[in-house]
Amino acid sequence: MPELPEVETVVRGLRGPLVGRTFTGVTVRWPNSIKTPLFELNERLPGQRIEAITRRGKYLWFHLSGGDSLFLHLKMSGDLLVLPASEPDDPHVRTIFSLDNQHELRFKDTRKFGRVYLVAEPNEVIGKLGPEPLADDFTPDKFAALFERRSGRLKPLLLNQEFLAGVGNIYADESCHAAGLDPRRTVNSLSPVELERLYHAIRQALASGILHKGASLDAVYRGGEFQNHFRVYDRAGQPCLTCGSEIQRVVLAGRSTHFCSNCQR
DNA sequence: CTAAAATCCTGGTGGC
DNA sequence: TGCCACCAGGATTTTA
Repeated sequence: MPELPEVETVVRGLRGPLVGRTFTGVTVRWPNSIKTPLFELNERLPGQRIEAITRRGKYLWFHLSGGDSLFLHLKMSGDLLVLPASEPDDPHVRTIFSLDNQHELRFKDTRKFGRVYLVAEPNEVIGKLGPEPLADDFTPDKFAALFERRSGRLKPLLLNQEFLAGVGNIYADESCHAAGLDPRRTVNSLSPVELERLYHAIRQALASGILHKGASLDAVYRGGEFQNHFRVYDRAGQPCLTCGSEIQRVVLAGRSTHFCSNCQR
């Protein structure tokens, strides 16, 4: 479940080996993952140099010398590896990007949900995303303003990428716990004080995730160890680390949701 | 308009 | 032990 901290960790790991390299070709093994016409990808990508790699929400964003943008979304099980072209193949590699130094960027994705986009206009992919929660200019006031004219329950709203970019199931649950808010709360019932608590909880949870190099689940993210710091996520039936009450699990908007009914109101 | 459900996928899990 | 139905998960699409 790569969310903002996991994607940020991947981006930071790729800059060293990839910035300055030039793509020389693409091999597509699972065409459903490519959201750009294949002929266009094959025609436009080779020859473009990687000038920078950034992140927007849960998307990796490769800024290319020809002015195009290559976006990768890891979805559930995606991972990116930079290896010598001579390294043995892996059956879960769905797309191979060849580089100008006898290496390859391999998009490995067991569950085939990951997606690849090559576009001239970035907003075609990321245009509808909400604000970056860790941006310097993302203030408590701007966060509170996001809730104007919103309705529904808190948890599904936090997962909505058009509301706020990058928060997924793990960090939504952890943020609600840290803020002392029941994820089932109706959002228009949240007070200014509660919104401010939530703002700090989200920023803190994401920053902590990045500090621990993300969470490793499904054996995908090597090195990350934020999973050892979960206080509610995936802990149904276990005692709350704050008060000892049993962590509850419910399904909200089709997503498993974990919380402490004592600490979170 | 909102909300819920179906869709895409596969490896791991739980039941028997 | 072996088999298999079932499930999670992000984002989009469809249905209500």
